[in-house]
Amino acid sequence: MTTEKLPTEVRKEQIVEAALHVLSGNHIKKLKMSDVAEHMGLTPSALYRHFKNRDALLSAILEHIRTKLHASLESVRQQSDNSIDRLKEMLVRHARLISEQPGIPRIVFSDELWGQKRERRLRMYRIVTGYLAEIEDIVRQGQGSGQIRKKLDASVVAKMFFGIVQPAALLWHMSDGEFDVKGHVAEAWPVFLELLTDPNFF
Amino acid sequence: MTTEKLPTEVRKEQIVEAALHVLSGNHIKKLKMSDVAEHMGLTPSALYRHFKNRDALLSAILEHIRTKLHASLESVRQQSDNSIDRLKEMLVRHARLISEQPGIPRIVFSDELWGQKRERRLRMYRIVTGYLAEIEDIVRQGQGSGQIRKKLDASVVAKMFFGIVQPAALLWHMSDGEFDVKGHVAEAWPVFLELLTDPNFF
DNA sequence: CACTATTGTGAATTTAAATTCACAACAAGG
DNA sequence: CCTTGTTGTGAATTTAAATTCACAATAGTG
Repeated sequence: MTTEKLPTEVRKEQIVEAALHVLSGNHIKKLKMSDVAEHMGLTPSALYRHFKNRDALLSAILEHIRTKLHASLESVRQQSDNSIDRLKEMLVRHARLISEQPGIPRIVFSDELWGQKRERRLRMYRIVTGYLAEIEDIVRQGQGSGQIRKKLDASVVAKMFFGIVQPAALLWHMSDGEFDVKGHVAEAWPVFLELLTDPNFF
Repeated sequence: MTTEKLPTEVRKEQIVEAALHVLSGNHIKKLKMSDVAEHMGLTPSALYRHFKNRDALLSAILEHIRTKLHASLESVRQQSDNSIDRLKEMLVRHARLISEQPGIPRIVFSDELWGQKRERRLRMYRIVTGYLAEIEDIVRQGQGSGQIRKKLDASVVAKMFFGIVQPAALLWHMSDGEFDVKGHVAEAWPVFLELLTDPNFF
């Protein structure tokens, strides 16, 4: 096997992506250095050239996720300036993520990855609350434009929005992929919309 | 220390409860046989007199949870026959559970405990879907009595109900107990109620 | 009061990973 | 084309738990 030598900057990113790929595998399991290495055609010890230890890798993964989440929100923002459409698009993306490359949601919802070290746990907390704050922004914007009922607490609505995806992810994991995430989201959206939009609007 | 000898039937239950107690501890961590044993004033090897291995213990814990959840629902059913009140009471209980004895929610939401073995994972899936089915029943009943809008899909509503608690549990874990679960539930309930009740009812 | 099956102990043993280390191969700069 | 710092390897080593086992204590039973 031709395992080239590559500079750390490149490898680091490759390793993080390999880790996400491994986590996307069918079964839920502990992220093993050996699995990550194998997926890249490297030996476990090679990973230690780029990350001090498993912890450092996990931290890098969190950072990667934070970036991706943020980028996804940004992309949705540009795709539309209508807050309802934005929320819907985020839902669709989440559903797709869960069933097509579950590495990221699996990490967000899995304490195995961030649970142990307090520092990492709080890091994850910030990532999620940051995400919720952005959703909240979208909701506020919708309230400003009159599309979303003003009487609803934006912060609560944001968490409930999150609460559409999270149970789906959990059930999907538990059912070994049988639970129909996209179906659930498709059904939940109109109900959620019912909540958001004011029936006395016209 | 006087470590009495007790019959297996008793010990088994004690061990499961000790395990839940250990899991209720401040920090998220892997459930260790040694921690469970220590909490009971026993040695790790003693546990193996009652459970074939850690897996068997985990399975017993799941069974314990299933029973508790079911009992809680039953108790709420008897406490009131009004479906709205029942839902609210379940929410309150969940919030209390999370902040006061997080062992159970921690297990439900933590793949560390049920993730590895497919069998256990599916067992957990059945527990959660069973719970959702009971919530769904309550919602249907409310729709029958005209308290809850008939146009809402009961199955979706049940999952959204679950989606009020789940994000709270996650944030609570991540924040090391800082996130205000009861506060969130208190704020989310009226919003959820807004969704459930028909504004054109009168 | 024995007897015996059961429960508990402490000291190994096993297991599964992470991690380290001495050495090899390579890419880049002089 | 050397020299050197960097990346990769495979073989240990370490670590943290689970698990086993030979032996001890005890509770219930005849």
